[in-house]
Amino acid sequence: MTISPRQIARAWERERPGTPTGSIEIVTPILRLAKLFADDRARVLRRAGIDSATLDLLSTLRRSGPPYRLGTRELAARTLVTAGAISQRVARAEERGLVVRTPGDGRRAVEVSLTAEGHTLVESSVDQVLGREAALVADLRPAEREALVTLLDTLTQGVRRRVTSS
Amino acid sequence: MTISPRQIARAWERERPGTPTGSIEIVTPILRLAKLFADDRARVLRRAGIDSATLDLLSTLRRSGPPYRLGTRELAARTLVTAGAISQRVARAEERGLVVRTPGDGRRAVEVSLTAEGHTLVESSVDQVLGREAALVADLRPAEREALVTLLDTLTQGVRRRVTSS
DNA sequence: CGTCCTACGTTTAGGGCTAAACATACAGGA
DNA sequence: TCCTGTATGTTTAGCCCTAAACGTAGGACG
Repeated sequence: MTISPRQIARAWERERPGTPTGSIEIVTPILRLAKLFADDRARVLRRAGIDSATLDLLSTLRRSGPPYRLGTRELAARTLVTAGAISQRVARAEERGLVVRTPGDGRRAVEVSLTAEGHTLVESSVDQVLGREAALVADLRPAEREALVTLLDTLTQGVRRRVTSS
Repeated sequence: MTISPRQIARAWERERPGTPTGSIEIVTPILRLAKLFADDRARVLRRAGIDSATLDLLSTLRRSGPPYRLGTRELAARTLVTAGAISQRVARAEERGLVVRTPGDGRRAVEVSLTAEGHTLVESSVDQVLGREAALVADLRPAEREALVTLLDTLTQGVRRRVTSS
């Protein structure tokens, strides 16, 4: 039913000879896989009473270790979203009692801390997400998995360098 | 500055021994690469006067070959978004004169066709996007690239099977 | 025929994100 | 001391998407 990246490249070559199709077989499957993972994660989390954006915030705080507190710039850098998005995520999470905003020490910083309630919610949802995703990638054999990790790492480094330098 | 997927996995193991971290080094880089590609594509397209969603629609029609016309279900299947999203994409594109909706033959079908204006816009933007993305993945050597394509394909098949069967 | 019922496209409500406009705190120089 | 520039967090406007509610058009069947 779905058209494969290779078929997409062939279709462009047929319809517009000369189209630079070289990247399609790399970029398209990555975009599609990301959507499959994201949609599936959203489904799992809906049952757990949380959404991906909030879990991303709480996980980052939880993973940072005691005292489970980070500044907003640090949060933005670690979650790859803009400062405005962090501001909104924190506002929503604070509304639900999952985090609290406290004035930090330096300059005009604001620090975000995990509450007991937020801590409980992370604990109960992280394993569900990671367990499910482990099942989704389960039929990659160890050697394949290792090779894929290495290649994705190489690609990420190259893309990041070229993106940020423009 | 940014934390690597491996560091994320290690942090979970340190903070919560027993957390199933096996999938992190696969899923996280895929989500991040997708975001890097999507954001970069959005920047390129903004200058070209179009957005990713509209280009996705127009490209699908363009690639399908003459008469550059497809039904809405077909469009939904090929672009991996919901029927509601297609309806909105088509409405926006029609407003701009890039496509037209025409009553189809069977049942109650609606067919979407590329206009001359839409055709022109695709032609001028596709090469910019694909050219840019070819540059982004350029430092993958041929052997690496081939291996990555194969692994992504294997992974996609597995994930798709497990996602749709639930 | 008339009545379900199913398939299908559209509309609506709500959520998330980005970019840009704002507001403000602090630092350093004149 | 005052002023200006810069860094930082928040708010707003505008997109896009999904899920679910809607409104129908055609069949299937009694």
